[in-house]
Amino acid sequence: MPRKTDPLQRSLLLLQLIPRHPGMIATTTLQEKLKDRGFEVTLRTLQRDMNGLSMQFPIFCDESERPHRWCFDKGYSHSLPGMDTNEALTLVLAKQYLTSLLPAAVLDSLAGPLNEAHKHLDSIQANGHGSWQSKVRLLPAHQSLVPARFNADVWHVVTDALLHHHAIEARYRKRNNEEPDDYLLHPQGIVHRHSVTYLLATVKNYDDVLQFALHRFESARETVTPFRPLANFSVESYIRNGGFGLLQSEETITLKALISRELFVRLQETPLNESQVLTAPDDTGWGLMTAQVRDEQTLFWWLQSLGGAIRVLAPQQWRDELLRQAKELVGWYEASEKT
Amino acid sequence: MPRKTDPLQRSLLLLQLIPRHPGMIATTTLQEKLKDRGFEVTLRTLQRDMNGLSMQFPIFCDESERPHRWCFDKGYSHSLPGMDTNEALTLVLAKQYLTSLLPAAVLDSLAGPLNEAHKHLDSIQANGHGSWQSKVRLLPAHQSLVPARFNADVWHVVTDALLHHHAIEARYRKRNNEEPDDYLLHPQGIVHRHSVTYLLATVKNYDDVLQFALHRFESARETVTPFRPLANFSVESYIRNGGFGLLQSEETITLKALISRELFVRLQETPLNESQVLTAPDDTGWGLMTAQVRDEQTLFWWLQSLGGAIRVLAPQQWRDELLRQAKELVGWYEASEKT
DNA sequence: TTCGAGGCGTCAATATGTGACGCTACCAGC
DNA sequence: GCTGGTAGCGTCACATATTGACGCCTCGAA
Repeated sequence: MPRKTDPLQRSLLLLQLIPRHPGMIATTTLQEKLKDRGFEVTLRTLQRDMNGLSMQFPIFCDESERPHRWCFDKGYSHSLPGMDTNEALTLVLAKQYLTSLLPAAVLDSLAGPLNEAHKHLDSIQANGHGSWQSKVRLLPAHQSLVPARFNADVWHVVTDALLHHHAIEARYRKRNNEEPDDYLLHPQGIVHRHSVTYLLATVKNYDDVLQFALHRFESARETVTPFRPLANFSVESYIRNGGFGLLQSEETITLKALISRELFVRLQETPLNESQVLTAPDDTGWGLMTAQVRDEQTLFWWLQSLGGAIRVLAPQQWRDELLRQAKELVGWYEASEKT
Repeated sequence: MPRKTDPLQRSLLLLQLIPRHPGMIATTTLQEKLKDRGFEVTLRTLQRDMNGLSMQFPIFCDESERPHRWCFDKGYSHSLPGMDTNEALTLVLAKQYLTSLLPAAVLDSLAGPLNEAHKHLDSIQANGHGSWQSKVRLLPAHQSLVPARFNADVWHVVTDALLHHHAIEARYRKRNNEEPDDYLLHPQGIVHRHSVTYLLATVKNYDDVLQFALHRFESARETVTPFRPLANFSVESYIRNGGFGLLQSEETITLKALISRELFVRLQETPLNESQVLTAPDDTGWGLMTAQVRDEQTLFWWLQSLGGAIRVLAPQQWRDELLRQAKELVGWYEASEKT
């Protein structure tokens, strides 16, 4: 590799090598990493670089340890091309959605870009009418439950260990167990479902993949021990084989249903999927929808949530189940009304 | 302002001033912007800077126009400090959610950061077991409809004009209208609802705020005419006043319901909200939930989607409505079964 | 106490960045 | 088809910044 010396390039590389707050990097480590990428410079030069950069950037230097350690302030971000308006707005919109879907600890990782977006938007509206904050709003389509909360450290450790193939030392409290136990986990995957985040991992030298909900971790520590890989494992196939109680069959079935006028209008704009075919409501007020769908729990819930606005014609098993549950409700509500 | 000359600082600023692809910036404009921020340099120096930068970065120069125009390649992004593993994974996770919620055109704005995340993750897994792509998965909790599609340009124009307070010239096709009409719109806000994105705007010199679904725009162009602001308008109050057919009352009501054992476990981990109080199922198999909630459509849909797993005790009007719809369904399914 | 790693000040050699010029290419208005 | 203005580009000489070398100093572990 040719010996590069351009100070701009070097500084830029440095800025990328310096981690954000919880992380820290020693000056000597930086020197090595620079060397790896073709910049051979004296330690002295590097020290000068760092001093210069820390004047212009929110870079903190921990001088208590001997090879000084450097890091960026928490939540700092600076992207190169600067953000444009629509990127910033998209981030802000996305954030509104995600807060009801992802745990705060996960969302914290996006603090940097979000700060930047806010700064960008603020700078535009400096002399404006009203603020951008009052101009963008999101109306959720679904009732959201509060995502299970867990520690940001746990998220950091788990993601890092998963991708770097390291084992995790964890203190985990099983459901309905008061006392936590210590485990050595070999992380295989992460699944997020119904606002709960699970780590899929094997324990010790067993081959069964177990689910560990992140909010039941008391603590987690990434080890340097390499994890024990599982041949041919993939989250995809784990789920397909019923790991989460859902048998996702590949084959599709034909959903056929009468739909109300309101639902017709809505499905016109945002169809169920590409295979959907609609017939406009006739004078009875009912239209027709057919679509090829998978036999999934979420779809059934959706049908149920629509109540009287949809009347399923096929498949028969969904008709039966909808009727069964409706009957059960009618029976119970009528009975309890009398008392 | 003191005249700054540091070439590193100047280059960094330049990299921020150069927009991403659809945008373009002329060399002379750059010179002015630099001057605004205290860097007074010759045009020649700037030209040298740009040539240098375009060797190291994917910067494109359009030489067909006379003051040459510069831009970054589409989808390029480079953040300082570089991404860490959990930021990258969070982005990838978020993307999985958002694709079913936001139109592709909106999500396109995040192509830059996402590319970066992929690059980061790829670099980690270069020599690993399996790829990160097979390790993170998201199981959606709700059936998602296909977001209404619209043009990326429309999104760019609308967000830009909204925040810069410019009027928009648009060709818009009303619902059920074949022929589009031309409008001069004064953008007041953006609302995203049920996978449809609406621009709230006034037309000409009327004061009524109208809704324009972005997917019905044939074209849109940001003008330089300043928009006509509306005193005291905010999206928040527009919605609260029933702009989207939802009267969001501020007051809460008490929801009280019997819940099945499965629902109890789920609500334990991801409660409805902070006010929720649960009582464990007794030997009849039913537990009790109470919570302070708003009278919202989404919550009602949620109750309905749960079918027989929840039995509402209060408020009475929800009991009535649930019973009414259940009865309607039973009546219809039983009648249609006989034919 | 010693020892060594690493921070920091200084200096001279060298590399680099800068403005000033002048030439050229392109475009627009006569 | 001029002509004038604008901006790109090559070159030069000068100013300035960057670098490695060296030496001293501090800190912490043995």
